[in-house]
Amino acid sequence: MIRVRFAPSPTGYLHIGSARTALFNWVYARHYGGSFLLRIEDTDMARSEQRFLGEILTDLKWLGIDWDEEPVHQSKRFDVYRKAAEDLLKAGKAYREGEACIFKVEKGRAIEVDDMIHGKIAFNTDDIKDQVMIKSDGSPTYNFSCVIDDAFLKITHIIRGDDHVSNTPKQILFYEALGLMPPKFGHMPLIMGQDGAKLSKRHGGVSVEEYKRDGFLPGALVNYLLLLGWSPGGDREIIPLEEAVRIFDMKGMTGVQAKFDIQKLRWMNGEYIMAKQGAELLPLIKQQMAGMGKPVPQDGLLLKVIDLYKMRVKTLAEFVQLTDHFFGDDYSVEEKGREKYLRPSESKEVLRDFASRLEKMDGLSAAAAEEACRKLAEDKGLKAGQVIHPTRMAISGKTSGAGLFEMMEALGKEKVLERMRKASA
RNA sequence: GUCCCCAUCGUCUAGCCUGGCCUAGGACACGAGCUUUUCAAGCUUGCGACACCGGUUCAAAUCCGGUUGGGGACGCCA
Repeated sequence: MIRVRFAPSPTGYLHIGSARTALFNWVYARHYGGSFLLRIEDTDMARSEQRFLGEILTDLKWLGIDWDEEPVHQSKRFDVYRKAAEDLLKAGKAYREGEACIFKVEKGRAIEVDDMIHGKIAFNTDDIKDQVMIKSDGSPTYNFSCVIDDAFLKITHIIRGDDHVSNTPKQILFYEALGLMPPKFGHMPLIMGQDGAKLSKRHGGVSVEEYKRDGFLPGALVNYLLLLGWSPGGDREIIPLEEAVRIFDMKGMTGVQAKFDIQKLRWMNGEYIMAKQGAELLPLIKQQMAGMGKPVPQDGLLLKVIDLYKMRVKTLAEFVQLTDHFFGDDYSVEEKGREKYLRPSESKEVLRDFASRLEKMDGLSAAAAEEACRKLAEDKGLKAGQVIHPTRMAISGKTSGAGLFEMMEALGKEKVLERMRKASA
């Protein structure tokens, strides 16, 4: 029975790199029908905060990661760590230095780890200093509490970032001294920013929360994260989480550090948005609008607009920005477009003529609007585009977007005429 | 400085384990074209990589060694 864990420290939001670690542990456990546990590493009472823990759990759930069993809090197990240290002290494997309890590292020993991703990694204890187990303030050090708890939770596999490889021999020493069986280790390469430096805000965000806020879908983020360091072989790219669980194989893990590419994430998010039905997108978009402080429109109109725009946007936030003219008169206007298409007097004249023809029609269907537009162009000896562009600019404030006639239909005759008149005045 | 990990297009990668099927495949991005009222989407297409040097071998992206380069770790942080 496979048992893995994710051990967040509630000292900040869920980092994208941590999310990836959680994800791989989760997929590994689910693939083999094992358990995925949570351990809260809150030994640093000063920096740990309840609200961060809440955020982390919320974000994990949002990503589709669930856990088995109640999370274990290290802050509640100090006595266990002290007891274990006490035992090592009695066994002569450790010594005191003031209030602190320190583990004696035997020199000249080779320690070999058979890493699930890297293969054999060899260390020598000559390179390892004596290890503090219990600090002067009575709290345990990371490596010590980690070992005690992983053994307590009967963890069988530890999948974590490469930044932990040097901790591994130290932890193995603890397992040995405590007479415990070490688990299997697998270290995955870290995610870097495009420039090769540590991932930071300027690479597009470091916390899951930021991506959620920008309107990325959890499925897309998870898919992208999965492919950053793992490949099912072949040319597969769009792999839903359920399928990843089914086909996951450690052999597909790469040992190479990967750069986080926001462009590809955006593309993938666009693919996920496009693949969804309008009805599925509806509640997500409403949530996004609310989050961005925009008034939430009627479902009917919103649904129409979603169908018009879902293949044109990469994020939900982008959707909200691009479609603002459908849901109120306080929408963004492209200055350059206004200069080009609305400033010239010919444009104003075309708009006036087009508006008066539209006014005579009853209702405003896309087909009828198109017919009227083409007829007007023909009558005036203009190209259709000379009517279309100023009109789009007049009713949407933008030079790009959905097809003009669909846009007009969705917006409704009244608004269309009102805006055309205003622009031609 | 010491220890450890890594090295295929700008980026993510397939291939590498089990050398020949690789004049190295796919995707993102970028360029061109088609379509078109714009922007997308879609289709076609172009650009573009085995870090370097040795070795093993009839044959190396694939195996071995070294160099260089990148990353990580050396905390009474986690």
